[in-house]
Amino acid sequence: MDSSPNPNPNSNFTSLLYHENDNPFEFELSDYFITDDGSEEDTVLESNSPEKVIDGGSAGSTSATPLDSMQVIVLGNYIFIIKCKNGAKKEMGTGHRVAFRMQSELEVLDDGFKWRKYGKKSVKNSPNPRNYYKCSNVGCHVKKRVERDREDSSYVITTYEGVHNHESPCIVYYNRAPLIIPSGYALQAPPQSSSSH
DNA sequence: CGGCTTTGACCGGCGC
DNA sequence: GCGCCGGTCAAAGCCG
Repeated sequence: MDSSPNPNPNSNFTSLLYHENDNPFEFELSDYFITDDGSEEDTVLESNSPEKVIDGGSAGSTSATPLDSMQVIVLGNYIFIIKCKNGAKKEMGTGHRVAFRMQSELEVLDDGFKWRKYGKKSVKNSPNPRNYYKCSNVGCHVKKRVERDREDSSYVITTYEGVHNHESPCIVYYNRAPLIIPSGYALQAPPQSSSSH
């Protein structure tokens, strides 16, 4: 399979999603849309999932939230910043599910991590199969599911479960670098070191 | 030859 | 209790 370094540049961010969790946690989500020329703009997300919906809160207030309570997922040219309220850092562990729905021709968008496919299932009420992936990193048990939207197969739904216990092969720390992220690079909060020279 | 994908089998949860 | 369905396993095959 050709691991193309560039995700489909024509994919458009559509809507965010949801997380499935029994805990009464409130998540606040924002996204950054990285354009080809590197400029960025904030977008308030709309949640239209029938599942539990995350509070799509105030985008652009990233400075108000401690960096270490964020999780960042990069899908192609899109960077999703998930901010935990309630000091919920510990809850970002295994079991959390975050899904993204994007319009893309590609089945699997490059998010900077290496995945190993371990299953494929046809789902009831959907003409499209669902693919199952595990993170290839030893000791990391993060999983993701990839399937096409059953109502509009031009959309891809990617669901992440768990949090990586390692850094992405490609990382750009977002308080040290401008938000110009090459495709395939992951954005991650910097380690807790207060001394930045 | 090693790593990855494919694919059918198997298993557990859940609803009836 | 039974059957359906989603998720995972693992053997075989493929490809670089």
